[in-house]
Amino acid sequence: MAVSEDRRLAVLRAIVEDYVQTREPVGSKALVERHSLGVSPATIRNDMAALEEEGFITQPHTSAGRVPTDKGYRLFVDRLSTVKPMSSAERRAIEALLDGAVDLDDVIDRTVRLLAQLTRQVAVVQYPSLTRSTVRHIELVPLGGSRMLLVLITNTGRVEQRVVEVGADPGEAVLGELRARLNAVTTGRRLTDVVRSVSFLPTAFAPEDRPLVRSVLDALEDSLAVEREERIVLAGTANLARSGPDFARSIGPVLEALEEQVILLKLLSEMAGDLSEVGVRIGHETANDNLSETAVIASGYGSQGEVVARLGVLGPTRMDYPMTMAAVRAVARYVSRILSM
Amino acid sequence: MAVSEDRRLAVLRAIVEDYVQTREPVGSKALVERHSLGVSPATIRNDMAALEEEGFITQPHTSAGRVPTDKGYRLFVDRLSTVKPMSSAERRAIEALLDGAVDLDDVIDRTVRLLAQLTRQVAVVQYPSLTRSTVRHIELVPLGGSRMLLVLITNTGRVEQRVVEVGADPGEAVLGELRARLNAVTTGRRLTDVVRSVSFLPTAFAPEDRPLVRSVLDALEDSLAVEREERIVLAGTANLARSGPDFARSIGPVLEALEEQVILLKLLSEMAGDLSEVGVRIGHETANDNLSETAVIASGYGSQGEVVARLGVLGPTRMDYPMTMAAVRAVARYVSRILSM
DNA sequence: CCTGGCACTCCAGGACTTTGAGTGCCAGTC
DNA sequence: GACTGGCACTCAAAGTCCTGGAGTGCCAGG
Repeated sequence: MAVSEDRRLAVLRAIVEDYVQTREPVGSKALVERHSLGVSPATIRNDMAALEEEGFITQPHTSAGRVPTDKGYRLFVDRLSTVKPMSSAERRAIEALLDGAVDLDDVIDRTVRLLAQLTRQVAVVQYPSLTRSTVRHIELVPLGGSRMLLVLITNTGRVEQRVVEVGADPGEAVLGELRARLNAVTTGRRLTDVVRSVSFLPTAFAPEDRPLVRSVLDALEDSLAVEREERIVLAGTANLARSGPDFARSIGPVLEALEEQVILLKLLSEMAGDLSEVGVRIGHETANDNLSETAVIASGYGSQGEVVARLGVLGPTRMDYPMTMAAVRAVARYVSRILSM
Repeated sequence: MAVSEDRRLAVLRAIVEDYVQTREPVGSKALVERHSLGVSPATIRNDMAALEEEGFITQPHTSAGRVPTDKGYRLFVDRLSTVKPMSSAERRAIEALLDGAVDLDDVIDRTVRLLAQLTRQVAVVQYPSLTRSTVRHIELVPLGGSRMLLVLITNTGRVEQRVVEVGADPGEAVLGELRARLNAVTTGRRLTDVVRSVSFLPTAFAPEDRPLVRSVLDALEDSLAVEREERIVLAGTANLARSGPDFARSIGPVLEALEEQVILLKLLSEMAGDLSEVGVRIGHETANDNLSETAVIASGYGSQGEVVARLGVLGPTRMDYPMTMAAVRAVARYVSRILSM
């Protein structure tokens, strides 16, 4: 019983692997020829019938081979696939490419291209969102007159700035103290927590300085609230067209899904929770009709152990999961490492 | 003679219009039925034979209707098409959508979506490049100690900043003078001219202040030299899939071309010279194998009469040129108007 | 210069057949 | 009980053949 159960899983694995490689429904005869299962086609047929009964595989037409269902891929991913480690050449390529980046934009740009190239799929990278990053430094500089400039630098290298209108020219003494206190309570904190951390600040100042402090805090709060619509960057869309004729009619829908950035962002954030934990959504699991033939593989990435955004890959459900998952994980890790420097 | 020449052109125009609408080769009979040319099919056939001889149309197979060639479309665009004015509803839609934008990023983002929606093609918008913009304002603020911040704001709303390391804490007096002089000679100038305009500045200062001035100018020059790789933004790629089955095999190549941003930028800058002058490249004219079935329509846009970047549209050579050209022109004008405010 | 007529071409699409991979099932064997 | 060989059956894909019809080029006559 246990033995035949094991073999059934082996058969499923073999079907997935063959189908991914050949892109054609796989039959019992071809299966025993390509894999050294020690049994005859007839036996395999019984197993296949059982697998079909359980919903892991299906036949396109009555007398064709079997094709994995979404449920079949799911089982494959969860229990049957062994993670393909990246070759050391690949590791070096990743390192070399990403180390050359000069700033955040460049890192993101290189990352998305790299991911598309490694996986030969469509790659998507979410920009580190402001709300999830932490404060690296706040600078406060007088612009002369009654204006000053508030500069906010995040741990991901993003810079936000804002001009603050204050009643009168503040003295350098007060400004220096405010700057010091601001940095003391905010450095290293998540942007979402900053508002709370600074709420008590005015009480530390003399009453006549409080309007100034409040103006600055308002500006700070404002610049955090922008919630810079979370951007995503794509690469490798041309890979869709290389996925073969059977995927051709899915290209349109996928392109549409890719333009709906909001939906894509939602999907990514649902599925990619932890750092370097790779999430997979297969076909209908994406809960998106446009992606019913598509699998999404994603991971969070970040800085200093905090997830600040996600990256991932989209492709036909018939894809090389072990390879793709390994690539996504490796890239997420390298990007995280770079952002943590 | 002149009469028959005129009719031939009318025939070409009719062929283009019919083919764009029906997507099927158009024959002599259908032509006389749909358009009120006052002659018989046989006469049209003679004209068509002449047009084919001259290379404006071609037949897919011996006994099929005629299809315009790239050369045929070219003639149509240059001499036969009357620009379709935008409906006032469309104008209002454009205005309403673009007026809601809050900053440069938002303008670009809305523009590219709008263009894709209006034309039902792939839209591409180039970010205003630094080198073509002009200086709106330069701000110079001490960061305390021996550091200061240089902030450059362009007419397109782009902000560049840089920290400058100067030998010692400069006095506010010198700083103020430098700031005033900098703005006096740079405001309104193209960034490319700035370096030249400020070259004589050090001589206006006392010898002991010149190192400071030079440091600032170096930083300024540096921040201009970045030549921020010229970015482009896309929208409406899903429209490629809606272009019909005859265009299906071109989708892959077009997506590839779209990923080669460098090539795309080169193409755009070659073809879209003047403000609100719409340029058209048809099929092989793009000098790109990936775009041999594709037409590109583009225009420059800018601020205060200066072209700072381009925008445009890509689609099948069989596209509605008058409508598309009108849309591109209208959008380019509105964006220019907004940037000029 | 235009037109009607005519012979010709050849693609598109339908009907039909063949082929072969693949299945399910059953009776027999270890 | 698990596996196997054999066998009849199914059905999509590919090939063949045929016909209809849209379209052409050309020519002789107005």
